[in-house]
Amino acid sequence: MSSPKRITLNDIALRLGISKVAVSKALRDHPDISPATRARVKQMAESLGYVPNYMARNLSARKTLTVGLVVPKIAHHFFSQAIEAIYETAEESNYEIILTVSREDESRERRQIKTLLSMRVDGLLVSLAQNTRRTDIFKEVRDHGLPLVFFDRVPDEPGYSAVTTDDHRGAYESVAWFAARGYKKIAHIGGYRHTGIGRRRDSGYRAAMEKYGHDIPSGFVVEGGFSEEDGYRGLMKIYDRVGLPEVLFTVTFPVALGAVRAMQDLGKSVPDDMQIVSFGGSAYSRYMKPAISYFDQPAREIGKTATNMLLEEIGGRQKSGRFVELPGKLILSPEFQKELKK
Amino acid sequence: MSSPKRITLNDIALRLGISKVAVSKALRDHPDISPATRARVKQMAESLGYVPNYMARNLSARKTLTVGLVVPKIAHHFFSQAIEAIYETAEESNYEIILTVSREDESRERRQIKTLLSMRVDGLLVSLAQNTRRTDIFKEVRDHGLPLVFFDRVPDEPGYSAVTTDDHRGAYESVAWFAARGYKKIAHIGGYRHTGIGRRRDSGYRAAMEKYGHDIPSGFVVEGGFSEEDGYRGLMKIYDRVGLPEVLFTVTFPVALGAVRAMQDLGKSVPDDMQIVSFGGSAYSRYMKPAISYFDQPAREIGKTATNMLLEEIGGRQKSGRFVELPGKLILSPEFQKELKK
DNA sequence: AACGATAACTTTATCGGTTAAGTAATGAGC
DNA sequence: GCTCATTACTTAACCGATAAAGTTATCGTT
Repeated sequence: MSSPKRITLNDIALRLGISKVAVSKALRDHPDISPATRARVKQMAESLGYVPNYMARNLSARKTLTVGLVVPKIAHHFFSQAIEAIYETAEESNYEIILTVSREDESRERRQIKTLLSMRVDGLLVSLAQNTRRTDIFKEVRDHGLPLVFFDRVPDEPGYSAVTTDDHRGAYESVAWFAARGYKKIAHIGGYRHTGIGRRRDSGYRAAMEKYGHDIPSGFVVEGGFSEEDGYRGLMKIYDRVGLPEVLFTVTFPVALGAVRAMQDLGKSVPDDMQIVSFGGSAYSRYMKPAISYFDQPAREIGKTATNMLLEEIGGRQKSGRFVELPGKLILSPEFQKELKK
Repeated sequence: MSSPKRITLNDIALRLGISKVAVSKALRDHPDISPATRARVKQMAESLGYVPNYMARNLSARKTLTVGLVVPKIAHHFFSQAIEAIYETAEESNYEIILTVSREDESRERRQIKTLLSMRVDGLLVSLAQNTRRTDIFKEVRDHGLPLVFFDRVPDEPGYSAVTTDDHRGAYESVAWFAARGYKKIAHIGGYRHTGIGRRRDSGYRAAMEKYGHDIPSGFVVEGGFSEEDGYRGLMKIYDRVGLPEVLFTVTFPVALGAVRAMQDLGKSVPDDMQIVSFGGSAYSRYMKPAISYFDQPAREIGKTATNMLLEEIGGRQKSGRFVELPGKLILSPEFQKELKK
């Protein structure tokens, strides 16, 4: 409760009989201050346990060395990995991160961005909520000249800096692998079409199907969110309408897990009754029993690249608008591993 | 780059021909201001896109409505869940969270705590790094009267507020279940003895073994960190020294995964050649092929409880020093599920 | 009609720093 | 020996808010 007053520059100054500005400069190794004084100041600061006040410092310095990070979720393989990489990369440049979680909700996302603006972060890293449609707030941010980089869940409009997996190609490769081996009935539980990843992964799927001359009967594609629940409902819907396909391609890993659960409830087996390939997997996939294949997203690389891009823009070394797509890799379930070696 | 000057209270004041203090009060619904003026101010603020400056506000208000959160890792089932719950709980009380990741490193942890102090957070939530031994910095924090609550990885010394799973009991129950069913050779890959969870889970293991009269040959217990690597090395060491036990109890879930990997490299099967029970699991455990049992930690509840405790201490509604142990639940691998029903 | 209370603001001070603009003392150059 | 730089500081001003302490005009009382 009683907050025993913290040490300030002034406390140090008084004790040393010099001005607080001298102390401030000494601590920042400003050339104005003699080595002797500098040493005395630093020693005194240390012994008093001085901790600079971030608010005061940033209020006057007009720079915060802090970037805001907005993600839809944390407990998710892709995001927890990406976030970790972002923290590590920022730390290398002495930047702090302020992370907020939108919980896939557009209005919360907006509020959080306002909060981050009020904290005067030097830049923003954003991965959109699944239901975000309005992008006016990002225009505002951009017009204000505040560096902004999107990752993974990026908006459609061009002009924003963004880093993602090469969604189209990843989806194409995943589906093509099966299509090329004679699987014809390949269904897709996709993401909402108003999201970039939903649309691009869907288009990759369609391109592969077309390439191998497989048609897509109605009922083979369902659209929804990115969660396990969406996967469960999605598979049930497909099953109801057209029965089980030979292969199921899902827009995210949680969606695949939901489908696995649905299969269990239907008393069907994965992979015997149906193969699953998901966009994105987890480190634990290799231990999973209903073995599913997945297109591995370079989560850490995406986080790292996005952060570096942002820092470059903050430093004025690069201008915004770069769109980077990083390659991923198809990881097949154990039963196909041998075949892959060919 | 060019940061187009942000709107301040003064900008609004000038435009309305009133003082900035009046504007400040109007925005905060201070009774001093007439409803009419209040409305005009709010409207003007809205139309100018005014965003209050968090630094300035907190510098004068001496309260930040922000709490600092320090965790050892994010990409980890327990932590990503706990963190998510912490964010949600804090949001309900309009608190912001500033999260830092120590990456299991004591010195980084210290630096981050200093940074959070410099940000003048109203309280701290901490889960210790695995190699943290010095606790002087926490004493300092406490002496400063700053509310502090530990969760999961809590320090040994009494007097701190803390929330954990009931480690001893959880470990006891997990091991006892197997011991009671005739499994005698039960080994343990434990955590460092200088960590609370390492010691308490170990003591639960020993208590169960003693209760059922099984002795613990030397070489049956190895001590290490909490990562997958530690699990891999741990099992290899046990195997080298005493061969495969019937059951392996691991201090964390990642450690169990490492053990599974080691089993694969040894050409052995889980659970045919050896059962595994781990302290802590993941939502995906039920899909895992080498079916492992685990003691489920109430990650979300721990996060929520810790946050609420902290907020109560910040509000002065409770004083520090409460130690809460939440119950968990043993989740058996599918083959044992039936037996559990008995 | 004088008086205290209230409403609705304004002015001044402060939070803890940083930056810009002095100032006194010393030393170099011619 | 006088000028110009440089060194090592100090003082003043400001960042953008909040809190505390005025200041008027209006109004109900007695």
